[in-house]
Amino acid sequence: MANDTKERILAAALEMFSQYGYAGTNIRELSASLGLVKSGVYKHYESKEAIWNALLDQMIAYYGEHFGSAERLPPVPDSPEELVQMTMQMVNFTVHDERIIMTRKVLTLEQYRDARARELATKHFLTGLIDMFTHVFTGMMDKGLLRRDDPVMLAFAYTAPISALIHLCDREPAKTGEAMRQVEAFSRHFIKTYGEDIR
Amino acid sequence: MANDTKERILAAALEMFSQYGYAGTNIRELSASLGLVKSGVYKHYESKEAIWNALLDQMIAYYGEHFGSAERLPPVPDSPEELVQMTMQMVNFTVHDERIIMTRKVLTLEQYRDARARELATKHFLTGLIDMFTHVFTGMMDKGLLRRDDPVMLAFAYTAPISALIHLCDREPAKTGEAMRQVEAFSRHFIKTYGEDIR
DNA sequence: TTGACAAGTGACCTTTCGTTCACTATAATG
DNA sequence: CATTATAGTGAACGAAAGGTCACTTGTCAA
Repeated sequence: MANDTKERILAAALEMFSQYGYAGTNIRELSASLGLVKSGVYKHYESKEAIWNALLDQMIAYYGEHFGSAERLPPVPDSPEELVQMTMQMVNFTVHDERIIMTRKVLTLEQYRDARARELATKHFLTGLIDMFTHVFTGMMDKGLLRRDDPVMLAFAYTAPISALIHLCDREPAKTGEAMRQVEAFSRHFIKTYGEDIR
Repeated sequence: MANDTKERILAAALEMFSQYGYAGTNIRELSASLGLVKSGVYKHYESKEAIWNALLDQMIAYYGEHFGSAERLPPVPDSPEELVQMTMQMVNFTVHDERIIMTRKVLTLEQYRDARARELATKHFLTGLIDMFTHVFTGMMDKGLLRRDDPVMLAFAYTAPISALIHLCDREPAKTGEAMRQVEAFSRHFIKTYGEDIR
C-alpha cells in the first residue's frame, strides 16, 4: 500500500535524521534501510525536503494530540509520594521510548536551521512541560499539598532540572540508570522544599 | 603567517559548524569566508575531519583553562543580592558572547556523533555548572546565607533551569530579553526559597 | 480480457563534495 | 645571489549526493 510505505519512509527518516541530522542523511541509505532503491522513495515524496516537512508535520500533529490539549493533562496527585511516582513513570517512559528519544534528538539537531523545529523544541523541552506542571502544582496547592507559591515558577523549577537529565540520557544512554536515580532524588528534594506540612 | 591562518580557519570552522553542523558545512564556503580558495586550507589541515578535531582540541583546552581549575571558581557572594548580581552577570555574558554561543551550538549539534563533543557537552551544560555552584552554595551556607542543605542538589536545582534559559536564547535569540528577566526572577525565587533568614 | 494505475527498478544526469597536485609568488636563509 | 620553505592558486579527479525517467510488475475495476 502507498500509505504504508509513505509512513515507513517517515519512520526511517526519523531514525536517520535523529542519528545523522538532516544534512548527514542521504536518500540512498534511507531507501536501503527499507529494502528498496532510492528512486522508489521519490514515488512517495518529491524530495528530501518534502520528507523532512512531512516528518515535522507528523511530529507537530503527534505533539498536539498527546500534549497539546487540556484533556491530556495528568491527574493531580493526592500526595507528595504520588507526585514522585507520577514523575518517575513519565520520565521512565520518555527516556526509554525509542520514538520519543529520536524525536527529541531530531529537534535538538535541527533547532537552529528550521523554524518549525525550533518552535517545537521550545514547546517540547520547556514551555510544554511548564504548562503541564503548572496545572499539576496549582491542583496540589488547592489540595494543600504544596506551599502557596507561584505555580508557574515552581513548574519551571521542577521541570527544567528533570529535562536536563532527560537530555543527558539522550546524550549518554549509559548514564540512564544514574540519571533516573537523580530524578527521583530531585523530586523528593522538591517535595521536601515546597511540600506543605499538614498538621 | 601559518599560525594566523590556521587559527582563522578554526574560527571560520566554529562559525560554520555551529550554524550548519559538521555534515552541513563544506570546505568551499569555509575557505571563501576567509578569502581564499578551498585548496588553500589543505595547506594547513589535511582534511575536514582534521579541522574538526583541532577545533575540538581548542574547545576542550579553552574549557579547561577557563572553567576546569579550582582557581577559576567564582567568589562566594556576601549576600543573596550578590548571588543574583553574579548570576545575571555570568548569564548576560554567556548569552551575548558570540564565541561561547557558537561553542554551545556546536556541542549541541555534534553531541550524538562525536564522543568528545558528547563529553564536553555534559560538562558544559550540566556537571561543570553544578560543580561551580556547589562551591558557591557551600560557601554561602558557611556564611549563613543559605539554609543548610545538600549543596550539590541545590546547585543542580539552581543551574539546570538557568541552563535551560540559556539554551532558549541560543535557539530563539529574539527571546533573550525575556529570558534574562526570567533568570533574574528565578534567581530571586531561589533565594526566597533557600535563603537563611538572619535574625 | 483489457486498460489504467500505483509501486518499484535500474540506468543515468547534474551538481557538489572532499581531496590532490603541479604550479606561482613571496619572503626568509645560506 | 641562489636556494629553499611556505602560503596560496586553479584545474582536475573520483566519489557521492539529490533527482529524473523509461520501463516492468502486480492489482483491480470496467
